[in-house]
Amino acid sequence: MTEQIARTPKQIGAAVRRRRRALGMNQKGVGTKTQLRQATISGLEAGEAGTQLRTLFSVLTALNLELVIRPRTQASTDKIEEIF
Amino acid sequence: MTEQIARTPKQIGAAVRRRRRALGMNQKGVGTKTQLRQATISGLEAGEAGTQLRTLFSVLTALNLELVIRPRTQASTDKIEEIF
DNA sequence: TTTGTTTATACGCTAAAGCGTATATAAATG
DNA sequence: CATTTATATACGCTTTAGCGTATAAACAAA
Repeated sequence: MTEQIARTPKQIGAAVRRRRRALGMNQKGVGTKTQLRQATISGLEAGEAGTQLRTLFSVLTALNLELVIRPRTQASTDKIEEIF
Repeated sequence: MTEQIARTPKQIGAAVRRRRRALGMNQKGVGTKTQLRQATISGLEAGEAGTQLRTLFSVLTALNLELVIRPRTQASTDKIEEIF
């Protein structure tokens, strides 16, 4: 499953973490690539809602990820609710 | 075109703005729904990199949008470069 | 035009993000 | 086990997001 829906900071953080691990990287390595602290990466992955877009997009670039923004679909709504 | 790729704060801001307009709303209205100031919505749409994830996701919810996070594809890379 | 609406910008304030640095946990590995 | 590696957390600091409020500038409509 390479495409993940994110409606919350926690979900996007979790997706970032999965991708990082899939690439065999650690937080320190991502921090080096992005010039962010390991602690900052930790916060993003934990879903801290105060994280800035600058931080998110730096990490997305480092992990070779991109976002798609689209209207919510019923199908994706169903998927999300599985979580609860 | 209802799906948009965003690799930068400016791109996500632009996508939010298009969606808001497509829904016939103004920034003040989005601010009311989200309990954010009109000025804050303005900043997000302008692509201010310091905008917080909390702000982004509040607005996405108000506009009934969601994010998809996925690996960058060559196809999407081509599309992005059209912009420049 | 003139008026009304919408969006951008400004000021002072409070809260907090990210910084460098350091350490405490946790997880993996020998 | 012991030891390395990885992640979470802490402290003091500087910078800044978002706040309320207000106004300026841009845009639309009469």
